[in-house]
Amino acid sequence: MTKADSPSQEDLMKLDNFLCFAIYSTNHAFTRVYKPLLDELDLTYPQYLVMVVLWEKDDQTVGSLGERLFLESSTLTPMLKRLEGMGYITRLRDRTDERQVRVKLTESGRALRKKADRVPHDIASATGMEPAELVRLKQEIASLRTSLLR
Amino acid sequence: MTKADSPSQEDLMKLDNFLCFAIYSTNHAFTRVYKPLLDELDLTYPQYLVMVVLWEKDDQTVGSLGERLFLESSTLTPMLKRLEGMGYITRLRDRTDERQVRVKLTESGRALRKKADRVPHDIASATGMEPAELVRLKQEIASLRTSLLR
DNA sequence: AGGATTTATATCGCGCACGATGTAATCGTG
DNA sequence: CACGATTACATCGTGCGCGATATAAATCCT
Repeated sequence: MTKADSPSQEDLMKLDNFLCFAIYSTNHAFTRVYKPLLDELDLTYPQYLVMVVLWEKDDQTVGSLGERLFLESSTLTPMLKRLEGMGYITRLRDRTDERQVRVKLTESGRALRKKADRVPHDIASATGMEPAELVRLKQEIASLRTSLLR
Repeated sequence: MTKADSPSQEDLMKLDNFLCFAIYSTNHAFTRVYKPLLDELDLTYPQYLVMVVLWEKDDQTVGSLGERLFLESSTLTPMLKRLEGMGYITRLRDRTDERQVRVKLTESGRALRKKADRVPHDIASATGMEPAELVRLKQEIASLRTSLLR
């Protein structure tokens, strides 16, 4: 394929040319980098993301957490039950709308934030990227996500 | 946070500032875009990636597939058994080294490639990105992966 | 040669992640 | 106000994905 040609069918079918595979495999790579850091908090990577959302804004419904994380209730419900079992959150039906479940941090869940303080910095340094560069890449990928979900 | 400051602890802990979450959620978004396309091939997204690797180079070991896809045998073995069950591949112990399992396309597996021909183009157009831009982003993410795995 | 070590794959248990479906509460419309 | 539709969450079945562990074959080392 020269610069002037459009990519051939051969090229299009090569794994190394797949943007999706770059994303897919880098996602796994992130999970591996997080593992030792999160083991100390007794959290999995998806559980950590839930905690981050709750640290940002406590007392949310399952639905609002799902919207924020792009996850379904079928994924969240069991995860939240595990976090509840670990004592980091509570799950209670909303008094005024019994369909909703309000998820709140416990004292222990709030305390965990301090233990997690160094995680973002450690991850950032594992990327080997400059902060500004990192922000730009993050933004590009987020806007790709928007296109894909359209 | 002004331009001159380094990011505060508050900023570092915000989900929307996580590069990893951009990757994580965009990976899910890709899976959703692929779903209707791959349903017609009776493949899941990870199974499709395995087939792409085999279409590139037939007759590989479980180990070489894992190296290519960054997956462990504990993930691949069950996936390959499913693909074998669907008649797309065969799994046979290597005669000269009985530890290895050689994975080969069946006639039906090779034929599937034609049905998959339009998938890469459809995906590319769902990204809404220009080919050159797409290549650049893919490359940036792949090199991030390399940093993370270091 | 032969026992220790390494390598390649498989198995198991756990936790995500989803689509399909179920259930109960709420809303909306006549 | 009643009843059909919608909403919010939960449940179930399937398929990743991994770490820990198992098993068998190949290799290494004297």
